[in-house]
Amino acid sequence: MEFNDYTKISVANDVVILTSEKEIQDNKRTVAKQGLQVLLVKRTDSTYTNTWALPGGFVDADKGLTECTMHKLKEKTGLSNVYLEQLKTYGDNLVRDPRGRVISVAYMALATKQGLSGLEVNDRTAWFWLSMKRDNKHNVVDVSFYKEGEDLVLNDLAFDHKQMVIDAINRIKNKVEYTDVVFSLMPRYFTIRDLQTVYEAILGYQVYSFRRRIGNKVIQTNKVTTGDAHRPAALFEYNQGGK
Amino acid sequence: MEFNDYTKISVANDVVILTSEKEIQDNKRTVAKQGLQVLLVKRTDSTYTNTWALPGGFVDADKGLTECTMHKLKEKTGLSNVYLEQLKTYGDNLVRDPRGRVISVAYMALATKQGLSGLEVNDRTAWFWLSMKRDNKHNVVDVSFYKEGEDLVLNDLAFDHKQMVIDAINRIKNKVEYTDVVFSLMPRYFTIRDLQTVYEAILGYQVYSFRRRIGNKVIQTNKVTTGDAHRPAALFEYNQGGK
DNA sequence: ATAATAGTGTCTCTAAGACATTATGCG
DNA sequence: CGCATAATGTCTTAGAGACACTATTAT
Repeated sequence: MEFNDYTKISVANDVVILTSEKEIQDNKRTVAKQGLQVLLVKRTDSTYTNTWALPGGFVDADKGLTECTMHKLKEKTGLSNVYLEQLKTYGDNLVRDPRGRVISVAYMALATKQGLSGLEVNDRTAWFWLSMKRDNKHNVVDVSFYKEGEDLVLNDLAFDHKQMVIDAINRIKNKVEYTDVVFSLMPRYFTIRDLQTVYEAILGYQVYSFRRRIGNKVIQTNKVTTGDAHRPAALFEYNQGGK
Repeated sequence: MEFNDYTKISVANDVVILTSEKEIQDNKRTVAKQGLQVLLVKRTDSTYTNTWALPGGFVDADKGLTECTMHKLKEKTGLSNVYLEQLKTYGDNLVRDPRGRVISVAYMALATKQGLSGLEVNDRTAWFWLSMKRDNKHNVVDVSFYKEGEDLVLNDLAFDHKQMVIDAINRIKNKVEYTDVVFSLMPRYFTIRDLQTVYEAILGYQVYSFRRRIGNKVIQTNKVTTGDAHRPAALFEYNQGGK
């Protein structure tokens, strides 16, 4: 085949931005659950108007793929120093975009809430909690999205964006046990329990002797939690390079 | 950004086709080493003319990504029933193709030699042995290509195709221990030693008690090898679903 | 017989699974 | 004080690493 305009295709670029946060409970005697959140935007374009979707858009022909994603990420969340990984390219379905043939290169970004202070959250840009359905091997097969304190539940997103979220979670699930990706989702200081809860939210099952597992990948600081109706927990930091 | 021709980019599609084969040694008392081979084609196009490259080409705007890859694979190798997996999309470098901006969606295919009988090997389409350089974690950092009985050694391929091969091997390396991908590279009947050699060629290090490791993922047949200057080895088959 | 690889057995050591126990602040 | 969670300890079991030993064919 020749190099000409006939071979050109519209290329989009979508980002699954994940973070973790404590879900506030009503009283101090109850566990504050911690889980995963994903950033969604309500579409203003003519297709899938007012439908929630992943942040993204068309790839600029003058920018590299990663560069372009970084750019969108900075524009959307204000942060530039995040964990970014290419997920997969979606292009088997010729009509995944009603406007015509579009393939999309999906990325996954892991962010800490503290780094996201510049992000403006409103009625068109918001964090949604993930509720996941898993198979017997703990792989995510379906996901739904909800907001804290609201009845709204999204069972689907625009385009094939739901599948991208599913693929993203399965990707970090497969990496969480032999890499240090979890820490990209944690704030600077965290308790062992916080870390374990996020870890288990990703894996989809309970782990035993968690402290033993993470070994010296964390360093204890001299800070502790206060205000809880029980023994205070020590705050830890990520120990890069630890085993 | 709007949906128009400005957002269109040339999309290519390259396939890393791997297989395994015994490297013939000169006498029967020597080990017949078994390793990985990759299918390369010598380019006829105006760019990188006469340079060895991965089989591929531009994506047809009327075909799905996987469909398009399958099509090329069938056209090139004659087989349709292979393990196929999307690898990664290459598009950070704006000048990776001298003709202009092209992104490439790379796939990896694993084939058995017996299924490849329809493949016509000549001076422009050939199997090359892989010689790999690894880091201390056994990840492949560089690769070179050579043909049996020839002095020719390729230290690079056209475009960024060498990197695709490196990424492909690291991908199956990460999968070989917890999935059954190895068997996609093996012929119908194989000895434990053959399997172990391929397994180790992928991993980059020696494994102990291999028979114990693969457990009942293999079933012993009543066939044995003959003609070797030592005790004959039992031939096994892949036991799909075994643990 | 002997070279050479096939195939099995076994000993050790580490890591995971599953709990039990002790510690400590808050109401 | 007693509730609730933090943090550590311990017992058991499964598997990995390393290697020794036995089996079987060709020359």
